[in-house]
Amino acid sequence: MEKKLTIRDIAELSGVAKSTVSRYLNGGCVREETGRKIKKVIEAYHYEPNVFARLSAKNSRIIGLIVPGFDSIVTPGLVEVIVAYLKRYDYTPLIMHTGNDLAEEIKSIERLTGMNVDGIMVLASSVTKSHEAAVEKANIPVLFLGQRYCQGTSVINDDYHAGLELGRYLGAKGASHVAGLWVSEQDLAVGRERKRGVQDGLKEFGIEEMEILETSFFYQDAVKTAESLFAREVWPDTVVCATDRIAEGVYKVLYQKKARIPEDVSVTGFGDYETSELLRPPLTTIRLDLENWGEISAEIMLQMVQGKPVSKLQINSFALIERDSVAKRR
Amino acid sequence: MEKKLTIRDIAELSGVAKSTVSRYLNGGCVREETGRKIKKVIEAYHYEPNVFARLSAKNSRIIGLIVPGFDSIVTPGLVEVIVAYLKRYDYTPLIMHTGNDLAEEIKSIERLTGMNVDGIMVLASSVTKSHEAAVEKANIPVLFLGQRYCQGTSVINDDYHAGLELGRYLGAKGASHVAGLWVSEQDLAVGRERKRGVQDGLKEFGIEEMEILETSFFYQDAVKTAESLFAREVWPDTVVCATDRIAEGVYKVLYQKKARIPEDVSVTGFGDYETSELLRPPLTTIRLDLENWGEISAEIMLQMVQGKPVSKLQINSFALIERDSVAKRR
DNA sequence: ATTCGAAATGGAACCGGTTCCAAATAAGCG
DNA sequence: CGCTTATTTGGAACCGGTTCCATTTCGAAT
Repeated sequence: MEKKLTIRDIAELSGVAKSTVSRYLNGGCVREETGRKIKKVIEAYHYEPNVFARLSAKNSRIIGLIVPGFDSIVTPGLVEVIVAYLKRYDYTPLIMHTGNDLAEEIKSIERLTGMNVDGIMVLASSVTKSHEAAVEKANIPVLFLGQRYCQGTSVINDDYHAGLELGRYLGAKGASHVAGLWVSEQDLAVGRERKRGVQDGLKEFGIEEMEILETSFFYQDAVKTAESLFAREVWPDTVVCATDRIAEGVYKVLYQKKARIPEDVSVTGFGDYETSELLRPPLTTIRLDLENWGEISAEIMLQMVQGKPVSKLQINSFALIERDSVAKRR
Repeated sequence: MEKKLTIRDIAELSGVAKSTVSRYLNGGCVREETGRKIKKVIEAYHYEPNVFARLSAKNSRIIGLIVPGFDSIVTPGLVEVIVAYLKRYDYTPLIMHTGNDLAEEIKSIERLTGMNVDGIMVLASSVTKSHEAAVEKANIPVLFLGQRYCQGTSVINDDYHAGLELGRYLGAKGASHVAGLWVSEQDLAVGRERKRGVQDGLKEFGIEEMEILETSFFYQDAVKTAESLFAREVWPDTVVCATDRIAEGVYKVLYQKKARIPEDVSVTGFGDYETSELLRPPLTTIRLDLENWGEISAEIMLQMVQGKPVSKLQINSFALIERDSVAKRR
């Protein structure tokens, strides 16, 4: 029932000025004895400073984290890692959710800059000119995850080469009629680079054409797209999916059609969700090292915040995980 | 590059006092003409007020949302729904992440109360006395999700009856040697009520004993626990899992052992993840209506914030989803 | 035109912190 | 022990908003 304590209360209770308490909290000059006194009061009363009242502070020790949504496995996993890292270094993460809406993404950047957070990490779905403008205005370090940001710093997956490896693998397996369930090209990393990699890999084996069906990151959309694909007379022998989630949609439809994977159709994913090995047959996919990705990103963010120099582009590693969803053909 | 605009700038640019701008923004008394003038300036300069500077405001239109982690499917899904709802009513959700740590949970409550958010929603893993103390001190509406909070308001799943229905179902199917992979009793809703329901349901069919193996919400832990279970000589004929995620762990181990589900072992889950129908065989489980749960919760939260009366306890509905992971025995 | 109450406005104080600066205290040194 | 310098400290101003209250303006009624 007692009112929330403010720094003034603590100051009075320990018989010093509030500036002294503030200094104590932020590691400034305070005599050891004074510090002890303040510490005792703070602990006795469980005082917690109001993080958002640091209006005029140089640094708030808050890092904004803008995410599209929590519907995939990648986002929550990555957030998990990043949050843990930031906390370890005593930064408070502030998660903003855009619901896969580009305009919201921009707005979130603006909003966060207005809150004088120390830095912003954007798990962007694409990097538009509005993004760049918002970042310009922001005047604080902004780190893009997953999408390359030429004007600044980003930590991305090596989507092109991952795609390339997958394309080559499929080519070597003798795929011939390949369809891709993909997301919009607006998403440069996943929608474009990843796809281009696959196409180039296939080309090396003489497969010039990969039919693309556009879908979204959502499971239900993937199911619908897959349904339309397999409603046709002739089926592809291989379906490449932009993400594991989309591959799950394909699995569902193929189960319904009583088609056999991979005998009738080979399927591949991207991401290696925890459950992808549980699919029957286990899904062949590209593993993105979330742990590594998150750690690197958070580390770079903190370095940027502390004004240290960082390399403009960090690339997260990947690995092809071969399971049983692709058949040797011909 | 231009500096961030403040309310003072807007006031000067439109030739009024900043109190007037503030009033305009918050729907107070302003002449139509004045309003138009201010509006023009705000739009011309893309002014966005600093949400966190409302230190002395009655209400910040911010709702704190405390979640344990994003590793399950339930949490991200629920957050998704809640966030969408809150935004629709022009509230800003502030997501705090506790990493399944009870102490962090308390701290988050305290921290959020210090930020004068309008209300807090806690997706709690349990309700301890520390929680109650923190809520007491908070002095703002706090809504618990998933765990019953006797001193206040909560929206929970009907874990007992859901468990009961599942237990009866298994009893009717002729289960006899039942093992449960469960989470700690600290979690009253899942760890206790849900389990008790299953046990009571089984008892109606004369099955007095259900062996419990304690595990956690994490996939990897579930795998380990399942491994230890199936390393034994004699196997249960039915494994009941506290969540679908845990069931996935069981599937993995049974796949490795080349055991047949449900012929050798029946398996059930709880939650009905999107992918649960993709498991082979598709998982029989209890569906929790996330959509409904989230909507109800957000709605109640807003009503609490607006000082309207709400019923202390709301119960989310469930449904038994019968698929193919349980065999008829005897 | 005058009066009066309601609506609109500006100014000042405040929210809970941080930071700057000057004053007070402690420490170092000859 | 006195003087200089470095370290601590308190006080005031500030951050970007909101709110209270007194004052001005408006509009309608007399």
